[in-house]
Amino acid sequence: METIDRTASAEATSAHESSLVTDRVTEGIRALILAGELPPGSRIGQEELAARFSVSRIPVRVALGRLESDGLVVLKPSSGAWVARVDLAECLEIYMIRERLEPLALAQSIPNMTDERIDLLERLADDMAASTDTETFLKLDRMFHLASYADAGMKQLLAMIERFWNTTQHYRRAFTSLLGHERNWIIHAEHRLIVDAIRRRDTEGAAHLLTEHIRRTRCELAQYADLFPNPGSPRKNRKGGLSDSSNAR
Amino acid sequence: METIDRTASAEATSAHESSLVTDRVTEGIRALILAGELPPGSRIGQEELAARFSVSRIPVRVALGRLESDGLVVLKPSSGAWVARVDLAECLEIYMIRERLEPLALAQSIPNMTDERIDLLERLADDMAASTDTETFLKLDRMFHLASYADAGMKQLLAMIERFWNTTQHYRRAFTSLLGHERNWIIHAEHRLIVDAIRRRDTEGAAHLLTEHIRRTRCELAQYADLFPNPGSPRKNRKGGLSDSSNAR
DNA sequence: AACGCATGTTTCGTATCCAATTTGAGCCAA
DNA sequence: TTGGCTCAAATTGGATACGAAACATGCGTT
Repeated sequence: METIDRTASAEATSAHESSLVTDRVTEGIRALILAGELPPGSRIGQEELAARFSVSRIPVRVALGRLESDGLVVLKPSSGAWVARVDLAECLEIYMIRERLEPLALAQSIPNMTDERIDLLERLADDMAASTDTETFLKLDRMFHLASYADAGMKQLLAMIERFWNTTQHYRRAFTSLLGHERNWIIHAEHRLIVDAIRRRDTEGAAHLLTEHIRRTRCELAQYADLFPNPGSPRKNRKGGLSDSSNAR
Repeated sequence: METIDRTASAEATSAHESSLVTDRVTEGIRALILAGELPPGSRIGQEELAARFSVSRIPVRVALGRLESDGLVVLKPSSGAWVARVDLAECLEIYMIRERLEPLALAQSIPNMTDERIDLLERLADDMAASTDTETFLKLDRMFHLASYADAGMKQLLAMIERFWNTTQHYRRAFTSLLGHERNWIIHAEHRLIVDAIRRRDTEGAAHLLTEHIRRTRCELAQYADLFPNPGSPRKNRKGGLSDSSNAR
């Protein structure tokens, strides 16, 4: 079985006990954000979180600092913390980065894959095609791709890729429910082609297919630009720069 | 002008006043590590750091947590913090990642470059060729590359690239002083070729040259593997256990 | 020599207090 | 009404003190 990571299915299994309060809080907040329970742009107060997890403010502060490094939270000094609001330009930037990184991870992974791993990938792709629920679809999509990189043995690379999947989670959710399972046949076709190339151990072919898969998604995402919630509001950095105001929920 | 981000030039300018004690401490520790003052593998105690910066332990704890996310320190629960010891495999992994990312940054940057920017790059390359001091060489090399990406307008990408330059700083230093300025003509030749391609606005050419530049360095690095300080002492992870994967905690 | 236990040190978390900054409301003036 | 100003409330950032848990070490016994 071997689940992918402890940060992977944050809500599924509750097997991530680090015995460190800070880690528990960090993963808890991360799960809340990824699940959409704390929507982007919403303010998150330290005391509120501390009360929710029944801890003091210190582990919350540490957790928020860590999540800021992960790009999920934005801190403004002496003011508060907000769930990061990723604008479309940033999202497209991330897709361009993924376009370079994930084919590398896949190419490095394929030579190390067992046949069982490939069977798992095929099963995940089929389940995804059969899924009707948006959340299930998102989860399976994520599992499919991350599982296809798991044998690369490149820890740093995998961590980065997972980070990108996290920060663009909201976009994928909005996009998926927007297109409403009608254009999913494209994704399914691409996934099946990738699995087929992997089974043939056609490393370059699989990498190219993956590149196009990500690239197509990016272009499609850019096309629906105006449909996305992009109310000005430039996301702010710690340094503040010129204050903007208007955060709110 | 236009610093890249808060993680930008930790040692170059001493203009990192965030009025936040945590930020000051974070950048201070980062500078100490990058300068080699705190060597990899050395233990760093909270109280010692707190005393050195004349602050309490709280900002130190937050700073260490942040630097851990940046991959510069390693925390072991209830035990302490160590300066991250990057083994050769990780270093090579990073070079493979850079091989994908930095050509993208360069390609995106070239169309936005002013002629003045290109002049600056040429000047940096020349200064580097004329440099005799290792530290100066390292600094100019870093400035050259980062300046060539600065016009890409991709904040996240730049932050990642800079992070990689930080975590492999020790290797570059060791490698540079090891080869002792005798093989530097290769680097200089590559840099001049890159600048020339940029001036011709030959985006693809420049990107390819950069790819090879990084790739050659990686191969050379791998060749000198046994020469590097890799004294057993496996760097330990928080969870300690096997199979951690991702998140580089 | 190997094992187990006791001790000391450091971190991690809590609780409380205080300073600094932001922010929002209210008020006044043009 | 709109713009700008002052002031007060709320929240964060940090310090200090204290307790508990975990790790590391050394000693003594078998």
